[in-house]
Amino acid sequence: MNTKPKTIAIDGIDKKILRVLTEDARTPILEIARNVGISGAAIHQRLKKLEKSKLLSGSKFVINPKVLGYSTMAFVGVYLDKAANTDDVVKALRRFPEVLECHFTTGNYNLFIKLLSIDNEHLMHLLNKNIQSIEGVLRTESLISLDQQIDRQILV
Amino acid sequence: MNTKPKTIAIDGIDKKILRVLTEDARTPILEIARNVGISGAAIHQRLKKLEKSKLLSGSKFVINPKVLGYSTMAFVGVYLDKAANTDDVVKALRRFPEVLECHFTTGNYNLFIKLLSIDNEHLMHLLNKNIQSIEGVLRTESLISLDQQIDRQILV
DNA sequence: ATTGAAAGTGATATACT
DNA sequence: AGTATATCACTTTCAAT
Repeated sequence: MNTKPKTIAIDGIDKKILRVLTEDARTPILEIARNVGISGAAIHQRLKKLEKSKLLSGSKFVINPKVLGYSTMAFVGVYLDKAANTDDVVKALRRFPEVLECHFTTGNYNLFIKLLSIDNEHLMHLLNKNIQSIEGVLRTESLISLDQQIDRQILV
Repeated sequence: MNTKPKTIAIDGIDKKILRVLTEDARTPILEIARNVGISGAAIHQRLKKLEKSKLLSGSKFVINPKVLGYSTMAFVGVYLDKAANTDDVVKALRRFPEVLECHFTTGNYNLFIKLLSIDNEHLMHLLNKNIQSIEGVLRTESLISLDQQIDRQILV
């Protein structure tokens, strides 16, 4: 099975389109067209090409967790016991909406997760009650983010 | 200074709007209107309310790093020497587009970053040449993500 | 690849309930 | 908060280059 993605030729106009749309996904195509100086139909076709190549994999409105009261972000290394079924652990983690990312990683941890909590008390509850009680989880190690200085996508 | 965000009342219709738009930021308002059974103007007004409350903080097209050849994601803990100017280190890190996130963290590390690389060789170069040579950086500890199983936003 | 035009659809403001 | 309506803007397709 060939899982290697198609390489795709991206020129300066594609880059402009991508940079505008990664900043604001609802920017009208015609506005981009006026800015780069080619027709709306051309931008439209380029967008289709970029979507077909999978370089653009969709668009999302961004929710600000702070407004929902989530003020604490943490990274948690998870140790599993040897007999643990990793897929089941991930499935269990997925049930907690606070878990935003979950990675299989090299190194000491089996899993590495990024999560949000309301406050430190909520974080403690998530770790000690929710996550620790998942079958197969031995222990966790946490790193609390006091402030996030960089948050972005890869540049094109 | 009051930095606490305004609390905002969110009902079922708002949730539907948010869930649709966090999946696809370009979903037409009128399509959402047809689905929830109220007028487009009403959805439009609710959207304005959600944006004004900062619960919605924008929208982004999502770039698939794999298509650009970035196959490795890593988390890196950074130790700084006591005299280091943290802001300058962050500024230096920002110059490397591969650095997607940078956090001040509790615990042993001073900074914790998430980054993308083309392959392991590129990662080594980023760590040993680029990041290690930033003034104030003592050493780094890395965790490589072999596979990301969960990647999502907080649910409303 | 890009264009211009045409047809369909969506966004937005306003006045009213 | 919601609707109805009107106007303007945007999207999408297509034949032509």
